[in-house]
Amino acid sequence: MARPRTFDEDAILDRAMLLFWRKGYEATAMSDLVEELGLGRGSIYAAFGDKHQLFVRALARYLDRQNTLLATALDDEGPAVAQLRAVLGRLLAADAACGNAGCFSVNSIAELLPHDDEVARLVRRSLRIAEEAFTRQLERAARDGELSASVTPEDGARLLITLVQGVQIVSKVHPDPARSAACLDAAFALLAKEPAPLATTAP
Amino acid sequence: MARPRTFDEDAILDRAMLLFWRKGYEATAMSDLVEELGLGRGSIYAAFGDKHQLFVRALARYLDRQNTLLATALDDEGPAVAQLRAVLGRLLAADAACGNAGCFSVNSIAELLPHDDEVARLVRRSLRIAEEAFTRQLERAARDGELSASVTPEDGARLLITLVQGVQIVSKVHPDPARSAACLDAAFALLAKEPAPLATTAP
DNA sequence: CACGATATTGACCGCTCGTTCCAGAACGGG
DNA sequence: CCCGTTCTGGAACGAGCGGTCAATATCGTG
Repeated sequence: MARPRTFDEDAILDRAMLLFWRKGYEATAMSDLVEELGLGRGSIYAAFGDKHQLFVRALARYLDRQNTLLATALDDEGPAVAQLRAVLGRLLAADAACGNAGCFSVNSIAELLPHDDEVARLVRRSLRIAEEAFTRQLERAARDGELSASVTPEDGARLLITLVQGVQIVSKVHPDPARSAACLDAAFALLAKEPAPLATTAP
Repeated sequence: MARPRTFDEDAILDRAMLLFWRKGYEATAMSDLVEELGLGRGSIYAAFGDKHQLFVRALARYLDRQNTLLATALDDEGPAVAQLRAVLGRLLAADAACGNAGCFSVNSIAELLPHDDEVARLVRRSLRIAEEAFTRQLERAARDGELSASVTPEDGARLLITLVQGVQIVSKVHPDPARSAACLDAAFALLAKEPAPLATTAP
């Protein structure tokens, strides 16, 4: 071969991700990327094709990271509901790190769907994976008697995922971590089976 | 005076709203607006100032309409929780009318916040009004014994509002009205006080 | 060490953007 | 009825867009 790359493709993708995350797809100009990535225009186009492909790869990287967080933090031991609550807190904390920009996935859905099929496939897959993980966790919670009988594990999973998307929106309007946390706490208070007065143990 | 306007400003705002709603702010070009509104560029700029002011006025009109829907549909009589559930269904149905474009407010928050202060003020006000209306409704529900004791009316209101924002996001990924309805149903199932076995009436 | 191959850069391209401006059209008042 | 005023439509503008390309630099290889 010949002259090798002088940049790390993944590191470049991370920086592009941050830019698209903060500004959105349309509002991010190639000149912004050139400046932020420290590469010439030609290098960017040679490595990633065009602006849209670069965006898709950056988004895919973000989604992968999110899914990895969920997959590694949810295991088969310990209190299922509490574990789920903790993982959602970590997810919100990770997204809050990017200065009130919300969630890259939510932003992309709102801006580009339903017109962008590639982004649609990406986020659909990611949502499905998260939903399956949440459902498994809530099934375990149900077996352990931690889940309210008012909802099935699948409905609970979809409810939580939907709520998190909503929290990401509201947190852009009210960037107060306590508010987001309180909202999750309220949901979990309802979702958890209250230690109701059992008829069998009643006097 | 002299030559009068040949167009209805509100009707123009409605059409501009639909365009911004479907395509987003940045992706909507003035040429799109000229074509869709049927006005010359000069007329648009004379009447509304510039693209951003036109967007803000269209968004304000949308938010006013949403708040009016909430205000008129929630009154002081009838089953409070069921009324709230019905109103959210109507809200989702109204937004679904615009062909999978989701909610104009949610889209605008995701695309333009936290950078656009004017839009931020607008949606902050709208969210506050909705939150107050929901809180009042849930306070009535609590008085009538319809609300789960696990949450305060205010927490419940914030939970519902946040959830609706999330539903609007998820519905862009999965444009299935049944899915959105099921998510709301699950939330209301948890929110409503289950007719628990009361200790005082137990054998 | 020299050559082929690839990476890098930034000037450059055509196009579209948001905005301005002006010549003509259409009204109300005197 | 005509004049002053406002509205209208579209041509025109500079800026900035996404994307290209040829010259140059830098490597692995024979």
